[in-house]
Amino acid sequence: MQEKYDFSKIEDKWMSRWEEDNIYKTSRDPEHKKKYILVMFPYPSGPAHIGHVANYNLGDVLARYYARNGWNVLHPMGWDGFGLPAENAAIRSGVHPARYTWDNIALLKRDLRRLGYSYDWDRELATCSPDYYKWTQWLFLKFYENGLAYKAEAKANWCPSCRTVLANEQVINGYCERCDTLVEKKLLDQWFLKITDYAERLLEDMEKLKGWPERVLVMQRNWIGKSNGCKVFFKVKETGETIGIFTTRPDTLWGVTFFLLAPEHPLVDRLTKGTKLEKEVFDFRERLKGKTEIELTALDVEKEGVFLNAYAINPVNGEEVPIWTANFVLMEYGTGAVMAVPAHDQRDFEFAKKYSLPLRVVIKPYEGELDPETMDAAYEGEGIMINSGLFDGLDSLEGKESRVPQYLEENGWGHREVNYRLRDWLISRQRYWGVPIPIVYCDKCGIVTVPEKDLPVLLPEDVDFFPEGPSPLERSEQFRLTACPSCGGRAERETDTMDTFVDSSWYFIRFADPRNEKEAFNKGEIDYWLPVDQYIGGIEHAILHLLYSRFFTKVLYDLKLVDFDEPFTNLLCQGMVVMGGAKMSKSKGNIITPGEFLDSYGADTLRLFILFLGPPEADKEWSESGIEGCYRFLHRVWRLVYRYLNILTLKANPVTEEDVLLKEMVHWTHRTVKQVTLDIERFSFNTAIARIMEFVNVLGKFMEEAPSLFNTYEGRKAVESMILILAPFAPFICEELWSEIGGDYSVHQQPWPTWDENMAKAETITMVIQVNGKVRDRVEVEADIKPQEMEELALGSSRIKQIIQDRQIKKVIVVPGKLVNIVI
RNA sequence: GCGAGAGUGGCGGAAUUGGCAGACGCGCUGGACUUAGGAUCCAGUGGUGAAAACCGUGGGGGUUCAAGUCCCCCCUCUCGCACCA
Repeated sequence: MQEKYDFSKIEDKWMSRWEEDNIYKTSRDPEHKKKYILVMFPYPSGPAHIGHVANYNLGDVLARYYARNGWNVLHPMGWDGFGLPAENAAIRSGVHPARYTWDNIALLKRDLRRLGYSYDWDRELATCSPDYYKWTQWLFLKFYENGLAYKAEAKANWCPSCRTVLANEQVINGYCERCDTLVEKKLLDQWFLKITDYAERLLEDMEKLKGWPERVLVMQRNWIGKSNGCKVFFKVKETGETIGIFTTRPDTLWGVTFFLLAPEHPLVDRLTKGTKLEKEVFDFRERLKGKTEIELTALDVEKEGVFLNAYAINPVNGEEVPIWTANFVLMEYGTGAVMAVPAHDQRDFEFAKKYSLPLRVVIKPYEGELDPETMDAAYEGEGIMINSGLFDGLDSLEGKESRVPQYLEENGWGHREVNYRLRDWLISRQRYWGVPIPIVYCDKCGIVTVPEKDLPVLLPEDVDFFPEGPSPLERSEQFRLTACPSCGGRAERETDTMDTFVDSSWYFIRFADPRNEKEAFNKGEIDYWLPVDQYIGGIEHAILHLLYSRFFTKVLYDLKLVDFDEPFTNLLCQGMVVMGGAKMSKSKGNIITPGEFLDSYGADTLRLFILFLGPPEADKEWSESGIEGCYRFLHRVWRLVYRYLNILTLKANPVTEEDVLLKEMVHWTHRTVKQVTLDIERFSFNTAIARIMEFVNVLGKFMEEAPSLFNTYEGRKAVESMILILAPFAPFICEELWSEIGGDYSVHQQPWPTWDENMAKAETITMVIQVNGKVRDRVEVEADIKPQEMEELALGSSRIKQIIQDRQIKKVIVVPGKLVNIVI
């Protein structure tokens, strides 16, 4: 064995050996329990960055650990290949998005291979390859056939400079992420997926997600935004029409003193057209138009509005209240119209104050009185209903939840309703580098789906990437013009592509059967492998990807294509690697890539170091200063095994089983195996590594003091165990050391070591003696010492006697195996 | 404003259930070996103090024999949502 640890030689050697032998290949084995470990696949934007390493380390340690514990592990890797950056690169530098993407995939894959991750590369997939997106299109058709995909006009985020619709996440504070242009709202014909049909189930089924972090569930719950309330119909005095509002506080209906419409509400036009108010309303709207999304929705924006010279009739008391239009009423939520109860709603209160509109108190707090003249804020709490006709004296909670809704229903004035904030998912993108939507428009037949046999609708290679004008697909006649699949006549293809989140909403299923050319996935394969047992990824996907994937899974479940209705049983959201507290970004130029560290320290050191930075869920401040420590540790490990092999060649003194040091070494071995195992189980990888470091330090001391210890079966076990438990963290060096000590190839296929609970327990413990809760003495005692003896020992200690002297002992508390506290 | 999480040495972080605060690592100090050290090894390293001892987990109260951990109040930071009727 070489004396010095030469990581580059070792890592090169085993990387190719493992790949030749395909040791991480997995296949379905119904006799065998499975674990599906998945880390969110990356968008290939270039070489790996340190965040990738932090992420994929976690999955790799778990995959290796479970495989060693007898599980049949699926641990795949692929590429989220479609997306804007590739197309932007094409516009900027003329490189074709396909070329850009595949080049980046190669760079990223090279890094992941060097890091030694245990992927079954035979399952590699890329969402931008036709054999994948063919099935994305097929799924779109399934959605369409089942009424879950539809086309509608909608206001979308439109960047006038990029001439494309942007996803919400591509709009930063109202400006285009790419060119910093103010994003407009533009009415466009768009494709939607009907996620709102699943709002209730997406919400309810969160109960099943016991293995998800609470904060992700909270974010999803917020996003879905369910409100229970009532729809109430008001009559417009001037036109006689009925207009519904949504409220969560029907118990405050008697406190309505005015009525509000969103500025773009169509009724605003009908009420003001041709009147002298028309100009005022027009100006009002124009003023709002010039503002960004942020300026419009910030909480501190002053409320303003225009009185429309019209009245709404409150059904419960027949009162006529003025109708206003107001900047804070949203057209998108509810009906775009609201009743205003200034005494019990802070927004209405502020509006009323500004325009001197009346307040009427209808909820009397349980304690105290409300005076409309002196109130400086709305009272939004519960209380006793007053000024509310036959409901006077009723508890507002009861009024809100049962009595008033019932009353409205009986009189036909309204009914209970549930509202969600969740909107349907707009998936159209006027972009080239995405999945073509498999739809054809025929003058005669209308919207026609591309038949399954004609899938995939291929992206044409030869297109123009001018940054202006229609999208490349729209410009490509060769793509656009086609024959109607139904009548054979002239027709045009849909030229929008799908949001890339569609691609990633089902990739975890495809991994179970990635080479299937006949179907999206084989039922037998997915029945065995899915759902994903442990999903790992960044918190930034808490809503988007994770909600979309849940939605897709539920749709597939309803279509009887899969038997599970939640895709990810357990979720681990790892923190970001940050610099100066902020996310690393290309624009700041502070992206750390593993490349340089791989060159100077090797993959094992880097893997170890990043795991050692802290717990997975916490954000980690990047600093290189500790990496030397991990590098030194691996050198120590190497030297330990080197010395071990040398000891074996010496004629050593015999060691007897009674040898205290031998016993201690055995104890350390079992104890370390136990601690490391439990730490991995609870994802506490930093402490697992710390335990192994400690163990290596202890073994080094033993080797110094009593080398002959290692010429025993127990000595062998100690060294073996160390290598076996370090292997998931530092796979290369462990494979090398394992082979040096004559272990069977591969160390990564060796069973995980077990421990004996008795051996893991210490033989002796340090008993702490406290006086009045302060540590005054420590005694080394047998671990199984009786409480009685502990007490005697404590009281007998000369140091303790000195402290107590002749003072009265009030109480003695004995915590078995730990401490004695003497109260005086 | 609402919701979630966090605050521990010079630094990253330990401390399954209330039971020795600071494991492990970085950094630092001293020493050994060296032509040399950015290699390696040994010792030390929360603060004050000569020592005994005292003080120490954001701040203030409390419960308890015993509190980083439990309860109450407050402060700071991070993240998410944010005029959703």
